Amino acid sequence: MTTKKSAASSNYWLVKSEPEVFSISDLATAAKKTTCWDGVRNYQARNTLRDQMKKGDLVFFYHSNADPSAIAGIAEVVREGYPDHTAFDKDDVHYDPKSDPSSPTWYMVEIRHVETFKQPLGLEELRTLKGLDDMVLLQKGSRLSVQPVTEKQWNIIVAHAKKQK
DNA sequence: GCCAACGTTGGC
DNA sequence: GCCAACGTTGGC
Repeated sequence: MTTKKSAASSNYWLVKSEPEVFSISDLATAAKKTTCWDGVRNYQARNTLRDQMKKGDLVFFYHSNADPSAIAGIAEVVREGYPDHTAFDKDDVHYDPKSDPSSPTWYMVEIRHVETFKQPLGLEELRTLKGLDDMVLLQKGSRLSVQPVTEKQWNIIVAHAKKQK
């Protein structure tokens, strides 16, 4: 990583979910429109969840492996990083025997639904927008499931989403 | 500490 | 369903 500052980093993020598994409408209809973002098993994404995402931060909700893959809307962080207890549950698909409850390996946050875009912004469409060349999502081979979005990128995308209303 | 093998992600 | 790209594991 080559970021200069460490303190006030991005207040915008993007999380991926396969809509077959959990979609933005699932979030919108969940109790309190809130869910814990469990099951992330990648260290870089873990660090973001544990250390960087703050209450009130806004998050793009991205549908991966979808038709089309797209940014589907916006959510908000309502609870900051805390241990992902699904790692301790033998019966959970995300069980990880190497995560010790006294020193958890994996973390999660809670997010709440804010808005579902009228028109999801597909990958192809995102690639046509100016100013998004550096966006992590659009980098070749990028698989990071929790990633930062710059304020500039955020504003470009939100402005484009509003135009479609 | 290298690196081949393996498993997963995710666009297409 | 295919497969490229990536992360992790484990033998040495």
